[in-house]
Amino acid sequence: MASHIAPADRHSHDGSADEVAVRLRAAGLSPTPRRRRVLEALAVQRRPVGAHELYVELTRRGHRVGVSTVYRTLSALADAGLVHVFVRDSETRYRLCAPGRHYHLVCRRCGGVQEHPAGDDGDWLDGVTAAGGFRPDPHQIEVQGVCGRCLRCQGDDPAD
Amino acid sequence: MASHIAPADRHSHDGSADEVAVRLRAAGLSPTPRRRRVLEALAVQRRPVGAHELYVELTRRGHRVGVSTVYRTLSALADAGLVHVFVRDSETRYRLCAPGRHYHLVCRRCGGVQEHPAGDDGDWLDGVTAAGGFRPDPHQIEVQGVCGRCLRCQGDDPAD
DNA sequence: ATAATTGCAAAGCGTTTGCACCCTG
DNA sequence: CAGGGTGCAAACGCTTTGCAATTAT
Repeated sequence: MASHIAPADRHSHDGSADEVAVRLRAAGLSPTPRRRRVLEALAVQRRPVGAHELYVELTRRGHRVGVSTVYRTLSALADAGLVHVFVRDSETRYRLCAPGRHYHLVCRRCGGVQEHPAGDDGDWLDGVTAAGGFRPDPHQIEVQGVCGRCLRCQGDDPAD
Repeated sequence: MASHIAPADRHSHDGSADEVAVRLRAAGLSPTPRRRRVLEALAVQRRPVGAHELYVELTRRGHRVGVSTVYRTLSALADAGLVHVFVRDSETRYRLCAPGRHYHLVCRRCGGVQEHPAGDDGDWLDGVTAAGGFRPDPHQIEVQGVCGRCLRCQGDDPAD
């Protein structure tokens, strides 16, 4: 009830106070107010967001946070593997990651990301990587292309 | 015989004079000497290389090329889809791409890239992407992880 | 009191760009 | 002579970092 986030949580990784603290600790960070806000602001985003973008958003909401704190927090979260990193237009963007092996369908038009669990056809990946002894990271599979929405409407509405 | 490249071509996309010119034209660039050298220097690389890195390499070989030309040429090639773009350590790196749909197994340790043709199990991708109407780009599938070589020897030998 | 956190502003770094010169057609 | 190609150096934008003030333990 104390958090300002998630108008309507649709992800398992919403922004409940506990959850946020737990995640921060998992990244080796003590759950300070600023860091909580950074993570909370990230949690409600459905698309990968840049550090500066997030900083602006927080400022706009009246939260006093420095840019460096945002950068540092996101970096730590990324290093801990708690958020996935995307690069778009020479800007590093972050997105809260669901656990477990899954693919990312990245739309190069709108920048949106769809998560696709790799459960049913996990064998495929094993087959691909078995050959050279390559060991894939669970969350690091990216398929780039154009999402259905962008294919239908040419507009660059960054809704999803 | 006029080219200085490819000590022992192991790729289909080597650096034969014709091939280079054709590729440049395909990118909408007239095959000037500098551009040829850039593309030739790229062709012999097995790992994604940065623009500046390539510039240094060319200079070292005694070729007079400006940084901007290298950047501009690589950009054009990337825009034309003739080279694949990777980002590593906040540096844009380029790699000559084989035609046809294939995956890239990217080693986060050494930065090496393995191409894996997607012929045999192409159905997998169709299944994954059919759901939301997502249309994947043929060359833009990346699986990150650690390659067999790096798993065996912990050393960061950037050989492949 | 000691250690961690934070903000500001400056520095860093890869990349892009304006512009004058050059070469080719 | 016209038009693209090229190099240089300055400008840019994102990110990192040094350092002093602030806060928590």
